[in-house]
Amino acid sequence: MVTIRDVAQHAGVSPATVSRVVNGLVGYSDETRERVEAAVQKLSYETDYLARGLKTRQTSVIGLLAPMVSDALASKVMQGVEEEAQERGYAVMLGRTGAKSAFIAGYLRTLRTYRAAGVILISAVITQETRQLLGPNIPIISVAISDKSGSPSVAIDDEQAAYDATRHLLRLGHRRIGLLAGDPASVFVAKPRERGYLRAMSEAKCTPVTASGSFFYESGAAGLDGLLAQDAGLTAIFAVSDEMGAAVVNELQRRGRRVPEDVSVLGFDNTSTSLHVHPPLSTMAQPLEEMGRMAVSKLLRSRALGPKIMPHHLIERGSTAPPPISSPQT
Amino acid sequence: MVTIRDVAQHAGVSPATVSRVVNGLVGYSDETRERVEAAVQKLSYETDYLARGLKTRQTSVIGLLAPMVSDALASKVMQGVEEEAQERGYAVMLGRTGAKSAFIAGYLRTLRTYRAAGVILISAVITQETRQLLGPNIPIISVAISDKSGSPSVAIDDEQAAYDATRHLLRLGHRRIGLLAGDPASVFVAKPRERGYLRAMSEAKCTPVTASGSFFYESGAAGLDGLLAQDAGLTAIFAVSDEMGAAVVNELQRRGRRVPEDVSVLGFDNTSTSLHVHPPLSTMAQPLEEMGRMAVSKLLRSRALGPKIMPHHLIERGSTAPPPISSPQT
DNA sequence: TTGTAAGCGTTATCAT
DNA sequence: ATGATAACGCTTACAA
Repeated sequence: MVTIRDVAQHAGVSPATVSRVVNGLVGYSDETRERVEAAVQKLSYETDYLARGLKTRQTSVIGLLAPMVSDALASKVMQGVEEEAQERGYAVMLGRTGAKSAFIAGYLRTLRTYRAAGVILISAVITQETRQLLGPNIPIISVAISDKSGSPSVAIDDEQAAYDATRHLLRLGHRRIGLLAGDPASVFVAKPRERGYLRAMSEAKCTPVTASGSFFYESGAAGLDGLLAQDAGLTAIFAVSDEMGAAVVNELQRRGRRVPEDVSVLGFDNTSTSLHVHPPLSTMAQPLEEMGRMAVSKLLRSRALGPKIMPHHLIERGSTAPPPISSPQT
Repeated sequence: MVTIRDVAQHAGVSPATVSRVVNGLVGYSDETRERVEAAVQKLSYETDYLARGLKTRQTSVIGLLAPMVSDALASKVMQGVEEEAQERGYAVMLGRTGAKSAFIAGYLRTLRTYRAAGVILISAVITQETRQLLGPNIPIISVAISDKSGSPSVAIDDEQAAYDATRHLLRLGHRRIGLLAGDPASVFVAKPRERGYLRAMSEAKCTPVTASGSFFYESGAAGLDGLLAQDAGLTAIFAVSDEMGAAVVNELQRRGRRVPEDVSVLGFDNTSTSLHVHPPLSTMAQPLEEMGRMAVSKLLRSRALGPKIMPHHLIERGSTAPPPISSPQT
C-alpha cells in the first residue's frame, strides 16, 4: 500500500506538504504542488479514509435508514440519496428501521463509531431516543414524513396534497368519493391525508366515506369492500398509497366494474406500482428522488435546519375520469 | 469520547488486556474479565471501528453494488444482504453499477480505502477490471447472474429454470407458447433463458415464437405485439421477467383477451410486481432474498469459492391455466 | 496472566 | 512555504 510518506519521499517534500496539496489547503508553491501531484499520479496514491477519519473525527459516510430495503417508496428516496451522495463524494451506509429497536440502536452505534457525517431516516420520525443514541455531533434528518416538532425533515404537505387530490376528483364532477386511508397508527402521514380529504369533502358538502388499510397492496381489496359496504354507489376512490390504489383497480375490475368509466381511482406517491396496472394509476405524486437528494444537501450544510416542504403534484393517467352521467348525486 | 485507556484505568488493567477481553481473546483471568466488563458497562465504552480498522487493515463493511437502487429484483436481493449482514455485525455500503464506469471505479476505490471485508455485485458480472480495481485482498461475489468463468457467484440455473417453466406450460396442454425474451445483450441471463425455452419447445416438437424486450415493464406491450404478429393464436406467453409479464397481462386484457381463460401468462423472478396485476402472475421464482443472504455468508468464509447454484421453483397463481379447448393445435 | 511499546496512515500544531 | 512531531484509538509482538 502506498502511503503519504511514499509520496512525500518521491516528491522530495514532507508528508505534511503532501497532505496540504491533496486536501487543497494553502501553504505551498505552484512548483511543489506540481511535483506532489506528479508523485501522486505516478504512485497512484489514494488517501486512506480510515486514517483520515481517525484523525479528523469525521468520515464521508452517510447513514440511510429505511423501514425495509425493499419498499417501493423507500427505493425511490434511496435512489435520490445515493445519487446525490455519490456526486458529493459521500458513501452511503444502509440500515433498516423496520427491524426491532435493538437493531436500530445497533445501526446508530455503528454509524457513530464510523463517525458518519449524518443520518437520513426514511418514513420514520426522529425520536428523542434516536437523537440521544446518535450523540451531539451527528446531524439527522427525516424524509417523507414530518412531525410537528420542527425537526429537520424533507416532506410534502400531506394534508394539502390530499386536499388537492380530493379537489381534483371533485372538479371532475365526483361527489361520492371514498377514501381508502392508511394505518391510523401512522399519525404523521395517514392522519394528515385523511384530514385533507375530510376538509375538501366538507367544503364541497359531500358525505365522506372512509375505510382504513395498511398502505400495502394486500389491504386494498378489503378496504374497497369496506368502502362499498358503506356506499355501493361510489364513483371515485382515493387511495392514499399507489399500492392500495392498484389493488383497488384490480379488485374493481374483478367485480366487473370498469375503471375509469364506472369508478375512478386515484393513488398517492407515484411509485413504480402506479404503472403496473391497467389503466395506469392517476396519482398524487411526491418528488421522492428529489426529496432524497434534498435530504443529502440539507444534511451537509448543517445550517438550514427545520422542515423543508416539497411541492406535490397530481399526475393524470388513465384511472380517473368524470363520473358516469347516470350516476345519482347523493 | 470514552477510549480503551479510560476503561483500562477504571478497571485497573492495561489497555492491552481490555482489548483482549473486548475481542474475546485468551489471556486473562475470570476475575479481570469481570472487572473489565463492568468498566465497559459503566463507561458505556464502544470500540472505535476506525481505529481498529486502521490497525487490523480490515473493517466490517460489505460493499453492495446494484444496477439501480430502485429495482424490484435488486431490492429483494439487497433486503437479504442487509439482513444477513446485520445479523453478522457487518455494515452495508451502497453503490450503483448502472452509473458510468468512472463512478463504479470510484465506488471500488472507496470500498478499498475503507478496507471493506468484501463486495457483492448484483446483476453484473465480475470483470477483469473490477477485480483489479479492488486489489488482491478484497473478495467479490456476484448475485443473480453467473458467467462461465467460475467466478464466485450465487445464482439459479437460468437455462434449466426457463426449461422447467416452459415444460410447465407444455404440461398444462399448451403448444403455441410465445417467449418474450430479455435484452439479447444480456448474455448471461436473457440468453440462457432463451436456450431453455428453445430446448423445451424443440423436445416437444413445438414451433418456437420469440420476441425481445428489455426486461422492463415498458417493453412488454410491444413485445406482445411482436409475438402476436407472428402467431395470433398463441395460448401462452412466457415472459422472462415479471415486469414484462405484468405488462402482457394488462395489454392482453386491454385487447379483450381473458387471462388465463384465453391466454396464459407466466413471469420470471417473483418480484413484488407479480402480485400487482390481476390475476396475479404465475412465475418462475428465484429465491432472491435467500440469494442475498447466501452471498454474504459465502463472501465471509472466503473458502467456498466458485459458483453456487440455488434452486428455482414455479409458483402458480392465477395467470396460468390449460389452453381453451377450442384452440387449434399447430 | 498481564503490561509496555510500537506502530497503522493521517492531520494539525508549532516551529523555522 | 515547509518540516518535525505529536496525536487520533486501537491491536499485537514481545517482555515480564
